[in-house]
Amino acid sequence: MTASTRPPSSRPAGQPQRRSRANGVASRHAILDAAARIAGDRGYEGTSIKEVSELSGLPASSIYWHFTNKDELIAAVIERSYDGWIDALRTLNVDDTATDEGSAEESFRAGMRRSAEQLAQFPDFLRLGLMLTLERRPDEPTARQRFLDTRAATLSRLQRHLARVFEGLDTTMTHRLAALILAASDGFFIAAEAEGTDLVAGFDTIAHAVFSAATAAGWSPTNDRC
Amino acid sequence: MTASTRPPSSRPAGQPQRRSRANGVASRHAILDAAARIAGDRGYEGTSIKEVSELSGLPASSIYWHFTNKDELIAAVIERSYDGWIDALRTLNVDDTATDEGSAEESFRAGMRRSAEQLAQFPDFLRLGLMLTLERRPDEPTARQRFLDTRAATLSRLQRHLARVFEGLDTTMTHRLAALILAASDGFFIAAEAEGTDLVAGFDTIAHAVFSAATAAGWSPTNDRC
Amino acid sequence: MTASTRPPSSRPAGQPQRRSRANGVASRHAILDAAARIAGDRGYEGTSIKEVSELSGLPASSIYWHFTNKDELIAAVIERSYDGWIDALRTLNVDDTATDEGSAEESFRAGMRRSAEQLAQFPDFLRLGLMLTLERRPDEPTARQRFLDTRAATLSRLQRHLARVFEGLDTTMTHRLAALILAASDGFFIAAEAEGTDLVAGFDTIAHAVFSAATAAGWSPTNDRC
Amino acid sequence: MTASTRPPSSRPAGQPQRRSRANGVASRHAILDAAARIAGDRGYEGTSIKEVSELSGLPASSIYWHFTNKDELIAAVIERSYDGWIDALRTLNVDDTATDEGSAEESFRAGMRRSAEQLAQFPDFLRLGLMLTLERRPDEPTARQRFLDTRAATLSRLQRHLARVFEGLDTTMTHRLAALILAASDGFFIAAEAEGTDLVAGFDTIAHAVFSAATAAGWSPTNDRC
DNA sequence: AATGAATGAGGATTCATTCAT
DNA sequence: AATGAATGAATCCTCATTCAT
Repeated sequence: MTASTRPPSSRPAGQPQRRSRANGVASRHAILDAAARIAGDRGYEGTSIKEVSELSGLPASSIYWHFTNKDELIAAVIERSYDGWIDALRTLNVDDTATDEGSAEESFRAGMRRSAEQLAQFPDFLRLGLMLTLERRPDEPTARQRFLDTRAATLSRLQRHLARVFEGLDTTMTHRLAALILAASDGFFIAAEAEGTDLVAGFDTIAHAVFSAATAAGWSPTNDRC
Repeated sequence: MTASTRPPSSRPAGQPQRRSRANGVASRHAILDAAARIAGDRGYEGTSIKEVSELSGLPASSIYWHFTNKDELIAAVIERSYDGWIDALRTLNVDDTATDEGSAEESFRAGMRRSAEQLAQFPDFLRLGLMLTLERRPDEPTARQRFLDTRAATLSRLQRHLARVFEGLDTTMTHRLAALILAASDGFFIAAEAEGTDLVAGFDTIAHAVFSAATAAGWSPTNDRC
Repeated sequence: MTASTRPPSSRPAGQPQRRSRANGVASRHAILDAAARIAGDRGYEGTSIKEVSELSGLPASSIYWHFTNKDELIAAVIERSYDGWIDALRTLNVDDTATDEGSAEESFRAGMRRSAEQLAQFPDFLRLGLMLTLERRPDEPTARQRFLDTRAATLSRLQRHLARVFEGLDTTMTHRLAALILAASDGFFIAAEAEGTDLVAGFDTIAHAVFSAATAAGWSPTNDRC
Repeated sequence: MTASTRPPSSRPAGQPQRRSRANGVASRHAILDAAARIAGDRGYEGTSIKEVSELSGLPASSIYWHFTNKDELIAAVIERSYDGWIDALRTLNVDDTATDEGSAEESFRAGMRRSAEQLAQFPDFLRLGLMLTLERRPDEPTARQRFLDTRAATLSRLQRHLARVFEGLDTTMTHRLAALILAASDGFFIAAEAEGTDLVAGFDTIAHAVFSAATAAGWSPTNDRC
């Protein structure tokens, strides 16, 4: 009747199967997985503890053993997702350095394409984050603020990246372009979610526009390594 | 927040303020107003009928006389907001034609600025719409679809507009730029909501980038009327 | 949104179609028809004015113009159904007299068969009546009493009939057999409703058993008119 | 009617009487008791969760911990009642074998009388069951089907019993007589509920009639063990 | 004769959370 | 480390009924 029957967990088979008693880490993991999926689909208010309980296979009261609050549960989801996100970004940047893609513009576009591909693979994080951002709950939940923090971090990363790519361009412009990239990324992500628009195509448009804007603003590709 | 919103209608004050019967239109209006405000702030699941009832001054059961569902109520909100939106756009376009703003780029930027200003004045519509778009409720609510319809309409408007502005540019490019404008608008709107970023500045960046991109793609401003 | 659009009423086409204004009789009829159908299916508590309104095509408030209460509406349903019932019975008895069916037993069985056939044609009346009978609402509704009255009337009819058929048998026995017939009829009706059992077969069993019982109790078929 | 039904469990009396936690079985029992009483009186739609909550002394939300649905609650009521019913029947049959009641007919009548007495003592089960049977809700509730199952079981029991009692009689006839007994029992039960008719007398009539019918159909009491 | 609009009470069910074990 | 049971407040929505027009 309740979620007390453990569902077949998708863990590697090599691990000891006896999670049922006294294995906090695995339980915490299962809860976060479930919460991430549901919250990514339905937002903060749409996420009910009972559903998380059912999907994770743990009773609702166990969720409260691991997290003090629904609020903190969602905040933890954001946090964990962001860590995964950053990891992925790091990998991406490393690859970036490795392969040489000819002209600066082409290299820039390639980077954007890779971002799009990554985004398409972990859509839950951004979807939840944007929902949290848009909501104006009177009791500002922790989760929202946590996401906004990750947002700010992403933006300054981007700014630094652009400063490197468009070396010589004045900072105001690179900042504005960074903001544009972030905004347009969000927008294309939403469009992709809504109408199934191709994310990669969208990101390519962004790259083209940003590059043109930088050029129009006086930048010229003297040195290519970005 | 209580029933005092409605006019007292010259009735003995001691009585329990029985709302002037048989005035469906006004009531419907009041309900939609309330629902628009709340849903604009908190999204679909965050909007409770009781709160709408309190803000509109009508009992919850009366709401169900006017709308069969919470779903249909929110859908009606979207619809009405869109109508207001379109009206505002029309006014905007008329002004557009009237005033001559020098070069094509300046004229384009001016148009974008006006859009931003308008958006800043009616944020509820877009905020609600975006929240609906991001949610993935299993029983796809009417409201969401309604918003997506308005979205599609806006996009084709924009495409036609760009076709006029960048006469001679090939359609694929104008389409991609239209999508970029819409996406970046959404994104800057979200950023403005989240961090208080200046919407007008964002839209100016869009205008600059789009114009540069069009120019880079081969377009040149021979004729100026946009 | 409401039931204000008149559905195609199933009245004979010869009648003037302009029922829409000021034709109380037809409206009353439509309401009773709808109420009979719904109440026959779902019982007293299961019958909602709104549903009756929708099925009849008249707004709920109009129902209250014709009937003071839900209670009285259902009572009126019972009453009207009973009238139809009695009419049908009368026809049945007349036919009974007309055709001569050989032996007393055969004639009796034929009568029972006809009863079964009639019952199978108007099941709503008995179903509703039995539901009302079984319910023990604290505020005994009018409808229930009304049905019990019709019940008593039916029983004494039956007693008189048996007295004629089993002339010479002592009254106690005929009374008990009358009660048996009524009880078994109800029971077979329920079985038929529940499991689709053949009503006619059941009634034939009743006839057989009653006839045997009467015979065993000392009656012998000297005179045949039943 | 309030939370006082449960034992005080030696707790400081000033406190809000927090029910002794973790005693699911007793609570489930209390809920079923309350539901059985109310549903037996008022049928499915007439049974409100709030009333069950009040009578059982548990908050409405607790009922939903034990039963997923109103539907499943009522179904559980049926199930439990049937078990009690069967138990009582078993006891009854054992007594049947023990005492020797002279002639086959007298023995048969005695059995019927005992059934009547038992029925008179647990009227809620049959009353609810019959109400469920008569209702035609569009979403066939579980409870109804559950009752129909018990019905079918009872019928085949009865058939086997009659086959033993009227050994030698052809099966078609014993089946028809079994159906008659069940039907007439239901009918007399209803009559007893409605008008206070004596159930035992009714059942005696059934016994007499069935016995006469069997005899008339060619059966003769050669061996007496029933 | 009829009806659009309104209304308070109550319907079933879910909510986030607690706590004894 | 975990959980069965409980709980009050809130959820959306339907109820029978009323009344001005």
